Amino acid sequence: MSTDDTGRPGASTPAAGGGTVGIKQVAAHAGVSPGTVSNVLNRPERVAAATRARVEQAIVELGFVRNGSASTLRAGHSSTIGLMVLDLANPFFTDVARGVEDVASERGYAVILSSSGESDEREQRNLRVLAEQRVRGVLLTPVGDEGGNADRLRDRGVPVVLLDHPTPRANQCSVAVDDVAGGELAVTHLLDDGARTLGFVTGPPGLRQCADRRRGALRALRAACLGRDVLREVSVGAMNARAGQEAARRLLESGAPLPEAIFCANDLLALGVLRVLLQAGVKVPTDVALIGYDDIEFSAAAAVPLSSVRQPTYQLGRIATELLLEECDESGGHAHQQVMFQPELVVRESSRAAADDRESNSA
Amino acid sequence: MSTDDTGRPGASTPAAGGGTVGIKQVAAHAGVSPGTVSNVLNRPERVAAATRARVEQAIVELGFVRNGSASTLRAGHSSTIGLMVLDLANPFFTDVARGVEDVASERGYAVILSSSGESDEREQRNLRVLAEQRVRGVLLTPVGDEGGNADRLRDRGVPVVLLDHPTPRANQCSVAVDDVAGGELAVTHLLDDGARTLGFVTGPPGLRQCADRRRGALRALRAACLGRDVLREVSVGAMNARAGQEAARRLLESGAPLPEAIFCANDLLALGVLRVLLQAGVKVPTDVALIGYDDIEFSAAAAVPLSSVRQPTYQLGRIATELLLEECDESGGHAHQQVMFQPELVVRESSRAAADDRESNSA
DNA sequence: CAGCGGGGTTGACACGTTTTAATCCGATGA
DNA sequence: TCATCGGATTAAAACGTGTCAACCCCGCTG
Repeated sequence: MSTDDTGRPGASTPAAGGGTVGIKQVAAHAGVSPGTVSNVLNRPERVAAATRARVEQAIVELGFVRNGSASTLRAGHSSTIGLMVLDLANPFFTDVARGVEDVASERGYAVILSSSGESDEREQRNLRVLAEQRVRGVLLTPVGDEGGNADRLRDRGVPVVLLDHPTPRANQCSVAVDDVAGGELAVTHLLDDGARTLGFVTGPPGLRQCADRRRGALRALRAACLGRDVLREVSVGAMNARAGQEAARRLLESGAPLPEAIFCANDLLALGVLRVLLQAGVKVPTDVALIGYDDIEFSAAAAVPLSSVRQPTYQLGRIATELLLEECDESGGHAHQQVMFQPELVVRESSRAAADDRESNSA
Repeated sequence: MSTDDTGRPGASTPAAGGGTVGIKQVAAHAGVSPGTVSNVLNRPERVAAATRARVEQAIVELGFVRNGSASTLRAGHSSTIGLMVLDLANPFFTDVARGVEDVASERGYAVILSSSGESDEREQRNLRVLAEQRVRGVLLTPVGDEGGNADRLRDRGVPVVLLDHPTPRANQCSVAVDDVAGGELAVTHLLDDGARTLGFVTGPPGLRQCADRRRGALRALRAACLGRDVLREVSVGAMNARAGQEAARRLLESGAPLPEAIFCANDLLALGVLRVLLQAGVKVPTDVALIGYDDIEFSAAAAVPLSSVRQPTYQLGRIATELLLEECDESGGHAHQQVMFQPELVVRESSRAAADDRESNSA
């Protein structure tokens, strides 16, 4: 090992096994009081340059690392925020997470990333862990629509910003994308392309994302003077590719003819559907047109490039985090905001009728 | 403030805004001493059933949530482990993370998920945060090969298990997949299919994964009595699809003829390469065969289903976590282990020569 | 009946940091 | 020369929990 010692030869053990090195040890080493060390760490401007230099040197010499627990205990809250998403394996949420991490680390906060797996019970359990950790605030994509878990946290004095979840309530911040508009966009596009019978593949109907996109789809039908009976719905238990495969199998095995176009509540679902359709020899988009939602990176590279509805994913994470930190940092004057983005249609091959030139995007 | 007293009826504010409810308030409410409440929380068997019931009731009535910082401070370590991966947007790592989370939550540990983005500096900064949080242990996929960051942590008494990174050193645990074998598998397959000129698209050469897979590729060449000059290497700065696209563009624009087969260090890279090749009118696998690495879910659904090298991803996370927790929990007797899995070739259309029947997998 | 043992409970201290009020010291102005 | 002032530093008191030795009570044994 590299015996890297300070000035004295062979004397000081550099932060190794022995007694933990805390603020006290640093203070002793630098010949000041613990309070001064604390000041160097937290309000460097209050301590004379010479003293500060001495303390800083002691810190590196001893390899001191501040004890976050003590800090948190004393302050009543940590400099950590929690991020709870529905599904970490969904690129949509990892993109959001990137936005969150970027802003948080710019502002000196750490992020505890957590996933509810679309289970209310896991959401509750993981939120409890966050509460125990005394996180400064929480970004939450709730699985249920009631918001009970969020309320409980807020009652405990933990700021919560709803992520990818709009709210009419004025007493909380939320950042979301208009999923009703998105669903309408998707289905209107399918209808414009000439589809007369439709399928809707969706996850748990309890998920707000699913419910809203469905409402949008229905609204598009109404606008086209079609009954909701032209929409065949298949609901599966999750929103991943495996579930999408199951949905497609169900459609195929039902005996009924396939709809002319299928709207999936999610790109992951759509990818799963696409795969099973192709394996079954169904041509996309000739036999069945297909559109997903989220426009994850892989959609453009799919067997048949997938049409989708794009959301400002990264921005979603950034804005939400900025709102949360604003609510945390500013002592009094914080006005709750409900931010709503608009989604954007991305047409690719999977839903492009033979003679259709007015697609909006091809990059 | 809410004068929240114990037995009086209608007086108790249920954990709302006012004074934080701690172990003391619970004790008062239940008519016991704080020590007993602590015992109920940590060694329930030591407290009489009746008392325990009373305390537990008080806990729910007051909505008590244990203060993790105080707990950690007192105990010297938290019940949290850190997981640091190279890239959260890579499905390979989210799969690993799932394995980690599953084991950790089974054992009552929480996971702080963190990503270095393949940057040594971010790795160091984030590890420091973990150290401040006094995590019980760390699962680390190091970006550099030196292991200096890991050593520093271990010197501070934090157990570290290397994840997706083998080590010859006997003083630490590691869990990995044999990437040299994997690289050899991939390139041998390409050669068997008749390719005589090869391309290798790789990320930063400093990444062990890249270096090892490259070594495997070279070994396969040697075994086939070919010089390393038949291997054209393209190295890009990251291991995602965008970087893959850049690599493909570089290959196309170089003027030189394309290699007959391309091995990508990563499925994400491969998907990027595939996309650009197809856009340029290059037929896969007819003109160029392609194989990736990791066998992420999307590879099977790609425009041309992607051959790949499969790793036991979820298991990787599980085993690593079990080793880490064993090292944390057991006081003395823990024998360090270096676990090495073997990868598996998955042949799909992207590398299937016209008349080739002995593919190993098609599900 | 005294002594004993043991399960159940208590009280008090320690963990490492932040913060507040108090102290110290050198310099400035009268 | 002395009082004053202000910046730099310090001592001490929290924060909420875990632990450990001490203590109490009760039933049992001799």
